[in-house]
Amino acid sequence: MAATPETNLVERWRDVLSCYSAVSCALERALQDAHGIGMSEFEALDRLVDAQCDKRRMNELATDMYLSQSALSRAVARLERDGLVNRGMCPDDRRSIFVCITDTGRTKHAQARETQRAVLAEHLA
Amino acid sequence: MAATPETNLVERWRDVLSCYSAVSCALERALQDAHGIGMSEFEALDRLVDAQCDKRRMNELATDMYLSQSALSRAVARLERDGLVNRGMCPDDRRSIFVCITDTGRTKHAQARETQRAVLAEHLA
DNA sequence: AGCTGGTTAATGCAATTGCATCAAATGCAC
DNA sequence: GTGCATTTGATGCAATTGCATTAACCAGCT
Repeated sequence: MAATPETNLVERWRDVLSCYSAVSCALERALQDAHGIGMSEFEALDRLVDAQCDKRRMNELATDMYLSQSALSRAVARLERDGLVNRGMCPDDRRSIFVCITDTGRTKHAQARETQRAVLAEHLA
Repeated sequence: MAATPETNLVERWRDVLSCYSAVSCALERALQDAHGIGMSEFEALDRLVDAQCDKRRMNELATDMYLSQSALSRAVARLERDGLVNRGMCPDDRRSIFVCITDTGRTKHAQARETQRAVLAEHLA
C-alpha cells in the first residue's frame, strides 16, 4: 500500500498530538500535585539550571522556550512569587531583566526533575 | 558517549514538545485566519467526517480526542453556534447527544483540511 | 542635544481549558 | 416498583495563554 505524503504527514501529526496530549497532561498533574508548579514553570527552571551562569535575560528564556513573551513574563512572575527565582536589573541594558534561580528554586527543580523522569518513563516508553 | 535511558527520554520529550509547539501554533493561526475555527474545532470536524455515519455521541468524540469532556462540550457549542454541526437527541439514551455535521460544516472542513495539510507540509517536513 | 525607529518586559483583555459540580437519565439490586 | 450508584453532558470558576498595547529604554541619525 502506497501512502501519499499528505497522509503520512497527517498521521505523523496525529501521533505527535496524541503523544503530547498524554504526556503533558500527566506531567502537568504530577508536577502540580507533587511540587505545586506547572509544566511551564518547570521548563523555565530547567533552562535556568542548564545555563551554568544561573541567570538569563527574559528574552533569552523566551526564545529557548515555546512560550510567548507575555506568557513567559507571567510564568516568571509566578516563580518569583513562590521564591524560586529573583528578577534583577541588567546593568548593560536597563530594559532587560535578569532571571536568577534561588537555592529554593534549585532544590525544587531537582525534586521536580525526578517526577518528570518518572512520568516520562511511564508515558513515553 | 553512552546516553542514559533517562537522558534519551528527556531528549525525546523536548523534541515532541518543540515539534508540537511549532506546528500547533502555526496551525492554530492559519486555521483561525483562513477559516475562523480553532484547532480543536477542526479536530472535532475531522472525527465527524472520518466516521462515515456523520453523527457521533459526545462521549465517543471525547474519547477519540485529546480534549476533556468540558472542553469538548464547549467546542461543540461553538461549532453549533457557527452552524457547522447540529446537536440532536439520542433516542436510545436520552442523556447522550448526537453530534451531526452539517453541509456547511462539511464544506468548511474540506477547505480547512487544505490549510492543515499545507501547514503540516511546511512545519512537519 | 533632539528625534525617530526598534527592542524589552509588563499589563488589559478575551478566549480556551480543566476541575469540580450539577441535573437528568440509566441500570442494577432488592 | 424503590433506592442508589453510575453515566452523560452542561456550567461556574479559576488559571493560563496569546494578542495588542503600553512604558521605558536603546541606537543611530541629523
